[in-house]
Amino acid sequence: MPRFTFKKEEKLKSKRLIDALFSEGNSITRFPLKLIYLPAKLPEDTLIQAGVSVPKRRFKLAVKRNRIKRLMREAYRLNKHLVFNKMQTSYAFMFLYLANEEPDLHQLNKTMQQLLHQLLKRTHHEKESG
RNA sequence: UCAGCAGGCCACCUUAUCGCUUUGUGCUGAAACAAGUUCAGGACAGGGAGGAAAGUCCGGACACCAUAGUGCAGCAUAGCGGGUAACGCCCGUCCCCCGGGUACUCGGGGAGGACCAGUGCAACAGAAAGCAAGUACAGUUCGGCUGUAGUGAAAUCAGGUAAACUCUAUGCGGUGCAACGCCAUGUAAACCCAUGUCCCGACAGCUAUCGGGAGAGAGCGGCACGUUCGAUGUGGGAGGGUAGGCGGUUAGAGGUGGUUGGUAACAACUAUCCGAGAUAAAUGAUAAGGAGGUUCUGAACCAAGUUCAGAAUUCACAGAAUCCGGCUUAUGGCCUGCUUUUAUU
Repeated sequence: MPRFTFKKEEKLKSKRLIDALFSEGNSITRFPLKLIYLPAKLPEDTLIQAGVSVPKRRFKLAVKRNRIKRLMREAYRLNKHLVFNKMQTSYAFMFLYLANEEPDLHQLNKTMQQLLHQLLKRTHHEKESG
């Protein structure tokens, strides 16, 4: 039984890492989510740092952006065990929300699972080829 | 019953599971023997968005720049009096306007100082509303001098207008918690260029030091004064680094009740209660049940409608970022009072 936690240490906060993520990171899109990922050097005992982002352009109200970010964090929290024990290197993640409508958790959960599975495949492939 | 106005209140609730943040308590492990401290982990208990948190439009607190100084410029305010830390806010009152009502009140609104300091502007009508003209008739001391008529609110006589310049009075220094202080990292008082100290005294002399004077230059939002710093200074340039932690940071011009003063805003005293502190930014997610609102259907009652039952829908505006007092804007519902409309007896 995995523990579904998402603590401070696992949140992506460093501005430098985020900049690097946006300029050098690879991405997987599975509508309405987009995952940008990059191998990163993180503090000890931390495998992955993840952040979420909702563009202000699509959602003008802070209340709606907050709500979507909370749902995204929840979806990540409940599904991160899919990748957590199967990665050797540490990664930085950033999830972007692409749609114009507010989502519900079930749909988001499904998308998140697909996204993480695809990520595992992708990283495996990269390792073998590289 | 319908609509309007004024005032007040609420801002879904409960349970379960999984989470986030913060405070406290004790536990386990690690770091040196003890006290204690630090780090990590998990346990238990408590706290965890708003009436507008919003717009950032005013006013303060606080911090730094000089204890924020004088004049000009600039900006703001505008009857009178009071409240307040302060205000452009609030209360009272006078005047004016509008609406009811009616002979005295009620409700609403008002950027309500000054146009006998100067400048400007003025629809229609009119010859003419200030730099250029002057119609008709009458009277004349024969001067286009006087009166009348005509237009208009107002005609060489003044008047209107200051959300027109302006004047008067009063107030206002600037930048904002990304303020500011400390620690860590960093060759970091680094590198390159430009420019920049003299005089007198204290010792017999040089350096250094001390006291006094001058001083290029620089800071103080603009200008002038003034003032402060001032040679281990000042200004500029290129490149590079950091962009992390702690403090500030949440208890306050706080809420509620009572007493007293006051027409009131409010104040004083007293009792009691409460207390978000995140930082790519916590305060949530899911499920079930319930309350309320809305819509639809059915039934009962004399009616507009009300009540009851069932179904559908979880649904207003909206997210703290240093903190307060206001204003403005957005918005769901409930209650009270007044006025109006309609219906029934």
